[in-house]
Amino acid sequence: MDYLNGLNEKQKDAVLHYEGPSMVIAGAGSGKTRVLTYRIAHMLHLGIDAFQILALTFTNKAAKEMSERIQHLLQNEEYRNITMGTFHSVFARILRIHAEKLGYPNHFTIYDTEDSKSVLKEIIKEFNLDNTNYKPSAVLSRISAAKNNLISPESYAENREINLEDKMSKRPLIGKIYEYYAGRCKKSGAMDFDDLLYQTNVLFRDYPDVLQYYQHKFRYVLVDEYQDTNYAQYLIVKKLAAVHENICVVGDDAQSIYSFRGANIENILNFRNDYPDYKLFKLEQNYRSTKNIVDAANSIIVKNKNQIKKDIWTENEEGQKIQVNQFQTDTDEGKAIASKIVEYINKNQEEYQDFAILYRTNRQSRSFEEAFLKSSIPYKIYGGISFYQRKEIKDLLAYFRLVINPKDEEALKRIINYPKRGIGKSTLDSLFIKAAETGLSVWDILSDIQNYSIDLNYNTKVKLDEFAKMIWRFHLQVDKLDAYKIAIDIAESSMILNELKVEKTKDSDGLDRYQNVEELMSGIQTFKENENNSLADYLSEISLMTDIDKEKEEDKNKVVLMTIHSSKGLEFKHVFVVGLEENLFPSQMALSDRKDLEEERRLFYVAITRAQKTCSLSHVNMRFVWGNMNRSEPSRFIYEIEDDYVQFNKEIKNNTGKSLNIFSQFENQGGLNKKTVLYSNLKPISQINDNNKVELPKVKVGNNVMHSLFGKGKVTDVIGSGMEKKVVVFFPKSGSKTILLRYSKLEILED
DNA sequence: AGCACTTAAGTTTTT
DNA sequence: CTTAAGTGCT
Repeated sequence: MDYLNGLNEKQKDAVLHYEGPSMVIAGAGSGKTRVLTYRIAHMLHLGIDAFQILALTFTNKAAKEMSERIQHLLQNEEYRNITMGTFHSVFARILRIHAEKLGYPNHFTIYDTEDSKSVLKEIIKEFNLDNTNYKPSAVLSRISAAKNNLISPESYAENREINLEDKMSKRPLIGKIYEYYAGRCKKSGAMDFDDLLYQTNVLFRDYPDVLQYYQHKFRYVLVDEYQDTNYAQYLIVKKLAAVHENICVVGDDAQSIYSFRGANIENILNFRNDYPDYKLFKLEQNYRSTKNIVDAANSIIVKNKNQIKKDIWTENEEGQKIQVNQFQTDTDEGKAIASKIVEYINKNQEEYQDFAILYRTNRQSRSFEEAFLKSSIPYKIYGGISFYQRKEIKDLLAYFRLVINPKDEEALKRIINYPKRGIGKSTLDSLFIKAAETGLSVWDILSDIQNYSIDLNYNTKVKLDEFAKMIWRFHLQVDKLDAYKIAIDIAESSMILNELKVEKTKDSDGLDRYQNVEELMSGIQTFKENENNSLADYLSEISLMTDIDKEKEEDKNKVVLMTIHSSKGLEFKHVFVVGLEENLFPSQMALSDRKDLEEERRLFYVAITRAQKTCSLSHVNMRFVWGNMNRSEPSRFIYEIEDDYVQFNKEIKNNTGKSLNIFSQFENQGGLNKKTVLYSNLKPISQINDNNKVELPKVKVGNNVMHSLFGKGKVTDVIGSGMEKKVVVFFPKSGSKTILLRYSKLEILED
């Protein structure tokens, strides 16, 4: 058992005690993952059957890494037999086996947030509710909270406290909406993210034999990041472990940052109540960060009242003080940090991947992306819009979804007229109305359209019929053919591929879209080669993937940009925590409640403890918010760090180069193409500065401040792709201009 | 039905 | 500033 030598005494204790209930409180950087992996490896080493182990992690990537490390430790293939993954992915797999008991098809669709909102939007519309009080996102978060607390639509309606809350917020009908929403999802054979946990609980509640089976199967249950489990997750774990009580939870109350998702920090605090004879292990030695960083982090977290007492310490070197930098604007913040990174790399031979920019909100990535682009620093933004959320990808995936589960109404809505086949809004409306009248699914109507008396003309019915026949043809094949074959067939027969091929020759955005679809297809090919899986398996897997989970080789040596939330569990040599300003971090939403503010503080704690060698904080005096420059005050958190561990730097002044924005709206609405018209107020260029940049007069249109060009013009050509591209515009008044677009900044290249 | 253009509304954090 | 959704014209 040589491998145990790689552990300290506390870690070893936690590893060796694998029977009975135990809780490992693991401070940041204390080797938590190490303990989990060694523990599992040790269990396997002792002859425990891998099939009996259930390990629940917070991300799929963490699961993957853990199983790789177990493989490495044991040098055999047993790791494959462990059930490991996120709550959502593990129980989605289990639900597929038993779905029909709950009234769902085995190949149920997993609705993402966008799908859920779209369903809600429709219901709100049908109810004729005013959409200022009933916003899909707000309603969804109520429903989500209910599900995470295992409140059914019926008990929601009866719950006095909830009803009162909804009345107070002028949304008394949410219960009714919830009921319809659940019904609509079920009718579509779809579960949303929360259903994966909710329905698992229903399954275990209503089918004791099924529960028993899994209680017996998973004799050993391990849960990582226990501080971020919600009630639905808590109860699943509790039920599974109820017989053998071989449960090990690992976590750190100081790093609980997901309460908005229903995470309940009490779960970790109450563990002792559920398992009175539990063993507690505390890992308090930090191996990750310098002494200075550890001490600074400690000095912050003590400000929180609600926590398990811990004493995190390290034997690492003292290290540098935390640097606090102040900049004039968000643009300066980006530029200055970009040049700092370049300087660091040149001086110390560091690599790009050693640096991370951590922020509170995704939108803050913008100024860094611009700065890195200009300084040619390779970077990778995590979060935001992921690959699978791109329009062209979602469109194709919607075909797959519909083929696998024809009742999937959201998929149907998305593609019934894409590519254009003359099935418009009014047609779609009458289909949905008919479905509502008859209580059937839209697919039931669609697939038998000739036999329903719907007020549609003959040609439309033929078109609908053709579409339904096509989907059904694939549906019959989907289990027989391999994933790639059927996928390519769908892409071609649906004319999607054709459409994209045409667009690809038009402009670079079209080319991008085409290449993305190519990438998706080759992803499917690799997927089925590896596991010989079906298209349904593929869909199921990717619907629960985030971009942290699927890291690509080409993204390896890049500066990482992500939210602090996404950075949980990761570490970097050099960390820049940016945008430390009041109302941003801590977020404005968190200021009125002690509980929320403490969570923000834990978030700050998480941010700082990602750093191994250096940690810099920054804040700016002025930040662009909704097109206006707003003044910002430094975050209170900066001053909460004990003086000994911080160094405040004088304001770093940067030349604020004049830059300008044009109508990025078009970028976002399908991209610039030859038809795009650039607006203007027909005013001449006001000024050209020495960098050959133009400052344009501004025009106000509605709420938007827009900048004018040289007159009304048409884009005649777009060269290049991505963030940087050249656009040739023909202006009737002044002829053709070539413009370099970098984001929404532009530069005139030639006349 | 589909496009060109206008207007209104929005921002924590994620499976 | 962005983004989505609406309006009105062909």
